[in-house]
Amino acid sequence: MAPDRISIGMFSLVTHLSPKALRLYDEKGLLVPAERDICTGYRYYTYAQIERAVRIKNLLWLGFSLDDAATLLCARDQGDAGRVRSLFAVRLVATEREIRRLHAVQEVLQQQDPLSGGFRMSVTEPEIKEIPALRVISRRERGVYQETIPRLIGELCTFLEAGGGQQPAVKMAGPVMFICHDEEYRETDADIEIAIPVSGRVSVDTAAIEVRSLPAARVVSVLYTGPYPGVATAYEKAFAYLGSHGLVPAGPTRELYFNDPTEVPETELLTEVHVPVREE
Amino acid sequence: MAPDRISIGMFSLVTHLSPKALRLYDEKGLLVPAERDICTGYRYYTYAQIERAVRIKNLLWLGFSLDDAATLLCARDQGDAGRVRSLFAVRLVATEREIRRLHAVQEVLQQQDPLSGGFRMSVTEPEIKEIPALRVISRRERGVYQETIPRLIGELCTFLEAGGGQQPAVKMAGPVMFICHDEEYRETDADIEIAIPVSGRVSVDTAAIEVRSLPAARVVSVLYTGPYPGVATAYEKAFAYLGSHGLVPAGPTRELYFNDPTEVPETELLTEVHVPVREE
DNA sequence: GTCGGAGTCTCCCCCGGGGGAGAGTTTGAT
DNA sequence: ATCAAACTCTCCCCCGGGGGAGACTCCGAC
Repeated sequence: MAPDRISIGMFSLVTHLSPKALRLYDEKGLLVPAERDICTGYRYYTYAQIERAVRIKNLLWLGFSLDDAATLLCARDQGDAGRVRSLFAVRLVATEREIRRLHAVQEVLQQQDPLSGGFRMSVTEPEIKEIPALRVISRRERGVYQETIPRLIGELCTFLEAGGGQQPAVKMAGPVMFICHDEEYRETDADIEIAIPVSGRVSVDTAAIEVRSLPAARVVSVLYTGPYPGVATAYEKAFAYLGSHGLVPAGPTRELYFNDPTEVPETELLTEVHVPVREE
Repeated sequence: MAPDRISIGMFSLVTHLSPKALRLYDEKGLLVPAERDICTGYRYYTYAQIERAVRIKNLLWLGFSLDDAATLLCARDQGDAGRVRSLFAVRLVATEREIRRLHAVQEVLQQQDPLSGGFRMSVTEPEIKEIPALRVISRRERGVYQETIPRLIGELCTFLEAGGGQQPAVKMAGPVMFICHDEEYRETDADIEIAIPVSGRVSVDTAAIEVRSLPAARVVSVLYTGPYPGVATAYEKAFAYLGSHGLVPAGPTRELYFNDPTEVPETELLTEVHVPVREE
């Protein structure tokens, strides 16, 4: 073996990265072979490149994308520990969320009722409710459900607790509500509003937080108990009810959260789904 | 709203499946709209289809592929609980493995040494060793590392413990060895041999288990302590040593496992990597 | 009836590679 | 020197959708 002229197969053997992956990293500029035979196109690596390859492999194992890996390696070379740390922090949060999700998945997979095909869930029968107008503070933002909703709730609660030094303090007058302004379901960039009913005088300094009145509405309401992803069954019930009673949807749907996922096991989470309706 | 003629947007709103996903499921035959306007191509669903949609969503959330979801729904309709149960069992095992992996990832992400760029790992300096010929029992199979290696080890250990009723009993004469017969690293269909050195008379009835002699070899050896994915750094050291000492690889690499991952925390796992060499 | 905005259609690129085809290269053995 | 085996190359399809373009269609308001 000529020293420092490692074919892709050998390099693959050493780094435990497949030739396929190595070609991809080359194309992306993430790990470009030290030498390229122009007429045959063969790639040749050097021993010195092994370190970078191993680093890349580790970063991917940690769940970073190729782009992030490139950014991290670059930041590392410049000794930019802050950037590295922030990307690590983001990844850590995502990893922890995924672990939580997988634990829920595990629980469902373990229960021995395979033909039920999914969740242990309980849903009440739909009923018509007249919801009065509510004064709320709200934040509205576009984002991903799983991340945006808890964050906005946190921000509003912080605002309420801080109280803005107001006398008398603003008080929560109802459960946290999530209002889904999209006409269709979207994974990303969803139009999310979180609102908390309040009583008392409120003055707001931040433009991000709005004080407004939710209009009164007639809704079909379904109460759901169980892990959040199963809430779709509540929508199913509600819309089935619409169809069989000659009703049509009239406005954005809402979800009311009656307890705190950090305090209650998720099998006992209680959610109420509201679908505003009118008669046709 | 004409009853039971739901446009894709409405259906998306109810089921929390994106229109994009719904079109894909249509194309795959997983969830075909009840009606299709031939001239405009518009899809129309019925309320009765909501249940299937929710089931699909749940199955995907559990981590099943679209194909598996189709199989499961079909099996469910036929009341084939056995098939459902077996697929659930497979998924459960995969989920548990992924949870374990993510815990390891979490641990690495938490440690505050971002510039080290990955693992806490310790690797000894490479050294030349003369490995004598060894009598081993072995199994060789193609498969995925993470699944095949533990399984083959289990099978060989079971065989040894059972002892085949032999007098005197066969005894392990060394650590479990993994021999990598591929010239390149492959995710799937890797050519994996697991061998355990033995002493004593051995007779084998299964064709799957072979008794043979590993040839003597001169190897570069590196000892590695830490979680298994970091073992690549040991290879890195070993091959770097090759390069700087004018040696060339001569045969399949081996890994020797000195302890049991079910007994020892993975940060303390001890692995020895052997790269057979000859002089050039 | 008609017009505009919202809904829907299809088609193409992206992630991070694995699998495989078909063609060209390198290398070791004779 | 020759020949075959093994290696490498590029190109295309696959997963499970998200994002977006460009064109068509539907529906409500006037």
